[in-house]
Amino acid sequence: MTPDDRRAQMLASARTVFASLGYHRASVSDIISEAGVARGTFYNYFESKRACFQAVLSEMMDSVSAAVHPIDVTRDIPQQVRENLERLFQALTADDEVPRVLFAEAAGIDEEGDQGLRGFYRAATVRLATALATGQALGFVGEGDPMVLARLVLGMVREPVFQAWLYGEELDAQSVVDLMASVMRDGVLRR
Amino acid sequence: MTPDDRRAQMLASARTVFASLGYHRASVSDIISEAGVARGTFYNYFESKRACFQAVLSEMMDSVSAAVHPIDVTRDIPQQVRENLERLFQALTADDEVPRVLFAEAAGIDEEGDQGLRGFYRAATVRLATALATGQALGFVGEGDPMVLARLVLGMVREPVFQAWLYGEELDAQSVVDLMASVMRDGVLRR
Amino acid sequence: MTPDDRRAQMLASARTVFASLGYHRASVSDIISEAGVARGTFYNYFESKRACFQAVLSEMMDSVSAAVHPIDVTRDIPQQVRENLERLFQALTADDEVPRVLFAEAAGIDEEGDQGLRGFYRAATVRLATALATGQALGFVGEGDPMVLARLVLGMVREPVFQAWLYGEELDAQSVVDLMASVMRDGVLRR
Amino acid sequence: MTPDDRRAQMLASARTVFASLGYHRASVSDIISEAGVARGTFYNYFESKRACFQAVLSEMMDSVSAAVHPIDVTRDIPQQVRENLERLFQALTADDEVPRVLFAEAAGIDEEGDQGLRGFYRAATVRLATALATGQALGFVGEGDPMVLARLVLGMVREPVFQAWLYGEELDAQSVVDLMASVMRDGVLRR
DNA sequence: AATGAATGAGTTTTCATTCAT
DNA sequence: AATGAATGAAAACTCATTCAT
Repeated sequence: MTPDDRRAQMLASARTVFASLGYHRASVSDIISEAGVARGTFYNYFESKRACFQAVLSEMMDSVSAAVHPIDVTRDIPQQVRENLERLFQALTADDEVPRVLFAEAAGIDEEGDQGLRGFYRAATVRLATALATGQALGFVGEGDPMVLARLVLGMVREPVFQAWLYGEELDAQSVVDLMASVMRDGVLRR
Repeated sequence: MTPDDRRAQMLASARTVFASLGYHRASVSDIISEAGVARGTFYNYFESKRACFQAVLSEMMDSVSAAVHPIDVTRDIPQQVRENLERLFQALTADDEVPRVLFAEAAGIDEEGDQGLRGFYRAATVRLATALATGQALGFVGEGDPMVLARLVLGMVREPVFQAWLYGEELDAQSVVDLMASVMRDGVLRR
Repeated sequence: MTPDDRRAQMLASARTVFASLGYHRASVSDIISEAGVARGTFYNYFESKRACFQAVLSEMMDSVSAAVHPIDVTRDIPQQVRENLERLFQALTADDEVPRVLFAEAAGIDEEGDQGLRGFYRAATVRLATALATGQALGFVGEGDPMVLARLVLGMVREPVFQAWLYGEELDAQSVVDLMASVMRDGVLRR
Repeated sequence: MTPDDRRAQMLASARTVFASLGYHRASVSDIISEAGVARGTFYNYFESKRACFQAVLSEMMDSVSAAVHPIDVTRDIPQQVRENLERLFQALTADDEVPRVLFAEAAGIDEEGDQGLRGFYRAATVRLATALATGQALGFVGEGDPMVLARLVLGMVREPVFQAWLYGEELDAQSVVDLMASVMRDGVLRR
């Protein structure tokens, strides 16, 4: 087994363990027994339990970020938004692990970790806000501070994923996306 | 000091400590030294650290729940919705403690705790979904599964509060409520 | 058992263990099982293994320092020097523990510890050097840098104690003091 | 690189590392990274970390022993004693490594190591005692048990070297030798 | 001969909880 | 009711040593 494979294997085990037990209840013993590896080996690949969790987290943040593609303004924009949302829900609900780790464990472990989390949310929010601002300039998007607007939209993505995880439900991404599209197009209230 | 006062005092200390350190980094020592009380006394009032946290959490959930008043359909509905949102943001951002404890620490501590949290979110979601379903019946609210719709709306509330806490920002509840109202009325996109 | 007694008891156990195993081979487990106390109790009384060793060391340094009394120049000086030497050897060889800890374990554990050790040797050397300088002024003591002279004299004390410990010998303090007195009076060489 | 060269190189690296970190804080990792060699290679040349330290120690003891030349009674004896002392201080203070390893780290690591150290001190003491006994027979040296006398003299050598190392001072061998010579000739006290 | 990934026993330290006073 | 000394299970982490390549 090459070091790269070994690292990948251990990362996968760690991911599983952190997702099922959470950061604090997961012990290094759990991870190594899941990976079938000696204690020392763990520390050959990760500086600490903390660093291992960070690696898992980064991997997840990357996969989530990668799900969102830049909008090409020369093509059908609502369609691209829809596809982005679908990929995003896909990435967030491909397994139970991402929501647990990203939404329930990531915050509040330590300052350094919150640092990274802030970076992730900021990047996501800024990216969306930029797209919304562009949309405003082109007349596609209604008025309002694009940063606040971005948070509202992100909230509409996060909450269904979070609650589905909390209740152990399977999320029906399609229907959530449909409804989100409807809300974004027409709002919630009728006159 | 009466037992009730003592308990209230310890609860307040616990709340402060949990909010500033998080559940796992907060120790019983921190709480008792904040309260100026002996170690044994803590266990006279709470069965465990876990139970103490639960008490803090319940208190917070109650105060948040109390912020939302039932809608009186004979009076101006949009106005009442708006007032509910304003009180809700107020309750959530009165201090830094609520968002930290409720949004960053509460989930994932243990199964029993998640139980309680599920109850809270379920109650909130069902309450909102019921209101929305009533609105649909009266023609005020657009189509769509009221439970999903409720989650989207809750997400719009949670995310701004969460991010503001994460970045240590002061949340301008007014402008968020304004924008939320606009989104709920007209959506985000324009034709 | 009062906290003071408990601390004294643990200090005594630690002293025994450190002396028989040395700092590095002694484990906290050894100390607590010697003291018949739970692991946590150890940490109620000492911040760390290191701090515990420091406490043992300080106690020893104090007892050694206390063995040397100031010289009263109005009384028989050689006699007082002799009595100091006798008490010093007494303090250093009352048990095996002092030489082992002080001469074989103390140096080189960490920078902070060396700090303390330097202080001890400096104090001892300066004290002796001051006495020697006074002696020079009064014509009792021959010429030469008193600090260097002090080190030579200290070496004559340390080496017999060290070697006796190394070989597990009982040191005959009387004969060493006699010979030291002779060397100090007349030197080693004859013409 | 021939095996002999390799071994010499690793010994040199080990010496440097042990001297700067001490036996316990020095790790095999430190030594191999200083030597630029793989972990396994270390164990091709030394049976253990302990054995490696022993090798370093032996080398040092040999170089120190070699500094003392036998006295030729047909030539100027005080002059030869003086030269021996000068060479000895030279050997002990050529670098910081010898005093640290020999005087602060060597004792108390384990029984086997103390064995070797005992041998070294015994050899040195016996050698000096023999010379002193010869001197007594020839009337050059005053009365007293030659073994005890030898320890006193050794102490006068060790202490200045030890303290100079402890304080990080440069030792002025010349002045120490001068003063030692004076003490050995005339003692410390005056009448 | 050289390499370096893997090993696991052993260590220190933490901290929620108990209970005699 | 209040105290705080004592407890001990559990956890993270280290590092000398091995051995297949």
